[in-house]
Amino acid sequence: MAEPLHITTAIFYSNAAPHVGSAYEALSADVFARHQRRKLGRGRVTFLSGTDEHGDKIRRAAAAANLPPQEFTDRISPVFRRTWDGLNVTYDFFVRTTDPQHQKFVQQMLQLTHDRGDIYFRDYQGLYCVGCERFYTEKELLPGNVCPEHNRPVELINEGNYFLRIEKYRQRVLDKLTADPDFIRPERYRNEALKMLAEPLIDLCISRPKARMDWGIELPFDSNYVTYVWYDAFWAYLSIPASKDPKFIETIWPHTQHFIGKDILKTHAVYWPPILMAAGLPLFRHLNVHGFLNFGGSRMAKSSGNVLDPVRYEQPPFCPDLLRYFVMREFSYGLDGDFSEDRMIERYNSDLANNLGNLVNRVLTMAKRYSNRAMTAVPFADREKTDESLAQTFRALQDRTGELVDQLAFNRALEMIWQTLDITNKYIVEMAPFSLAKDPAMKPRVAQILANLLEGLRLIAAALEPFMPETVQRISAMLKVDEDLLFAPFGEGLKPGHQVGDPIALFPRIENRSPSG
RNA sequence: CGCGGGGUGGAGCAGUCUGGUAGCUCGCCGGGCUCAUAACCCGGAGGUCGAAGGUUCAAAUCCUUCCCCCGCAACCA
Repeated sequence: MAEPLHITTAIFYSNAAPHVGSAYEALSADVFARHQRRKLGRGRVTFLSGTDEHGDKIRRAAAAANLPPQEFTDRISPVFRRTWDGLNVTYDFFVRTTDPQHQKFVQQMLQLTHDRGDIYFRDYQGLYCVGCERFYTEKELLPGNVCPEHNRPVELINEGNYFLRIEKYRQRVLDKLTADPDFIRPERYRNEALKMLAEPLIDLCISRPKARMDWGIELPFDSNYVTYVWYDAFWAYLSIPASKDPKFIETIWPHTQHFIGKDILKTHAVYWPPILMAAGLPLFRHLNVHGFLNFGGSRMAKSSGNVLDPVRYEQPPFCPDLLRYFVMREFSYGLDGDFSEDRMIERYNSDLANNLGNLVNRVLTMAKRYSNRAMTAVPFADREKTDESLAQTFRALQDRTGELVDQLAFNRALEMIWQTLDITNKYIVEMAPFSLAKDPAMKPRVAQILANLLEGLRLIAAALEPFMPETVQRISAMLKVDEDLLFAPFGEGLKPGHQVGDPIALFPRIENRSPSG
């Protein structure tokens, strides 16, 4: 029996609409999820995304927009959801931290942890700017402890707060990272996490007094406080599924794979495991950490205004599959990369139009012209050496690309698919069915070659499905295969007698446009 | 000494963990084919893999030192 799997994106902070970097995370998780559904079975995979809607920044963003916080996030959160929908991100749960069911769950976890003795109250002393309504560390301030925003001295104030014992669990987290080297991956981030955990931790302040910040979930044991946004948001990874399925925490949660960006490595490697341990819950299975997409050399970030709206790439001349293909093919998971529209168009023309699109088109054109769209031979029935070599390529394709996706090597999986396209193109030139077709005596051989090619297209489409679902649907329609047939193993696919459809250009070339930046 | 990442033909990148004739895409030069979206196929030019030293029969890959660029450091993926 295959194991279950729970996949999550980060719970996106909804003080502004998503950008291409957020979409990159959702897309990598979606490619992974689609592959795992195929491998483990649809019913065994759950995929969760959502929005983090509490906290000071959102309260401020709402105030700036002249809206109550709830109304503000009621506008922002659906934008994330619609964007994911437009990119064909197949989440099963979209959790909002303002959902009453989520809030109730967080309060249960707070109470449970409090009862277990890992939450305590103490005075907290800090440098506070009344103008900013926030605490600063000395490093952030100008000389003389002056607030850089308001250019006036901050105050040293005392404030009672609730703290979670995380230092208590530090060694256990370290032991976990040692015993389970893949727990955080790629390895560079595991190393970074080990460093973070090498020194004693300061216990985590998990409350905010309502007098200062009231946009959050009330502590069940002290109504004068709300909980810290991170404590709140983490639980969104399981609150709703666990509320709906009493066995979720025991049977599915331990198989969770988180997909996050490197900026929140510390919270997920250092805070989240102790939060779970303090509540007596098991840890997740993997923390998968990706790098950033830079744009024009600098980081794409909400705070710098340097953002690209992913919705732009859902529309012509772009399409969702192009964005999906580009970010998965161009970047190595875990490393930073430069996002460039010119580069994306280059990839579109060379990889999608010239290779994939053209190959599908030429094969279907030959099928139409030389065999009246009918397949009349059993694929790879011939013993010819080149056929056997091609068969080997296709036979291994889905397993090999699947293994690479399991390892988060999305770019290498796509590279392998494109190598297969190259091999197929070479096969066509070498076999030259278009020349053989001129000789009636060669008709059986032409039929054999076409059968091989059509079956090959099916297997390529199957391997490509996690990455480019819309394109695969269009190829399937042209090949006239349904979902079961599309994913049939090698040798159990297209059969003699099968009829395919007419070719339709998948990716018309985008011609060089005048430079527009 | 805060932590981390990167430096590979003209451009952009993979490969480094598990050493073994340096690979991909784009661009450039020459040839082929005509089924195909001026596409596809073959051949070619172009790199002392940031620098130096070390280990090894063998180093882009392991070790040491140095140089350059870039992120992160409690709420921007």
